[in-house]
Amino acid sequence: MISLKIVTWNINSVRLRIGLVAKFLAEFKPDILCLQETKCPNDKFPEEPFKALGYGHIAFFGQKGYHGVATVSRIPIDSQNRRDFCNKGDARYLATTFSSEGAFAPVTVHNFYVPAGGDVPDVNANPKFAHKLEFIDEMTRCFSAGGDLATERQVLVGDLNIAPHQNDVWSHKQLLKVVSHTPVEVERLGKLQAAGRWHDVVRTHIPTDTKLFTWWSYRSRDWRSSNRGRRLDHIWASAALEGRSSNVRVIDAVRDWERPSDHAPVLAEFDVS
DNA sequence: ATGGTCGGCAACCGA
Repeated sequence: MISLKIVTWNINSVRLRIGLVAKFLAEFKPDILCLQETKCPNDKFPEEPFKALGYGHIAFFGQKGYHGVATVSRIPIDSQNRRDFCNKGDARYLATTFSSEGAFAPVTVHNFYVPAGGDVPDVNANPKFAHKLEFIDEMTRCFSAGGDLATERQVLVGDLNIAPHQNDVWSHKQLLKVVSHTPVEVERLGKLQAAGRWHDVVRTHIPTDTKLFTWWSYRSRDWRSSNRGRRLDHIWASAALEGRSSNVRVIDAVRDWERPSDHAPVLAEFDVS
């Protein structure tokens, strides 16, 4: 069996938290780490610390100040693909393909940072919310039958900034009008999932009757006791890989490390042999 | 009902 351990983590500045990332890699040893919100221009990406830890294969798509995604790996990156969704000049999507030099059939990992969407869930009053929905719709077109990103063995990870199920938020009722859990967003995400025939690998292993969060706001004194979280970070897989997934978990202990990101890493393992 | 905290980068924007 050849196993691929994949982690997605919104790091909220890769340069500020490079020490946390190093600690995480040493402890959990994923094969592939997908980061979002790197907030790091390409010419300033901290490649050396990753290389020193054995993660010598690095792809990044960043910009100054905001957004940015990166995928770092212990195994070679066969190819990579950046794309400017919604043509706004935002660095929010990076795909990488792996085969370990032919040891297994190619697997493509799509790493997304979907726009948060601002505060008001109204496309007319709030251009950021309109942008978020347009971004999801463009994803849907790309992964539909005949779409240019559809392949057979693929994983989609990232901060999708939507918590679809009732138990993906601390209070379904209180968050129905809060951006990230509104019915219009949940419906759009469902369309993307259906069009791309994606399987929510995390909910395959941790059923929807269980509360599960990956993000807790900085604006609370004690995030764990108040536990007002949301599941914004996701790992999806195509049918070919969903049945080969295991070891799925949210590593929430990391949210308690010193100067943490407000997001916790999400981990899944796939038998790719 | 409201405000609460971060990071980047140099006044606020985005989350």
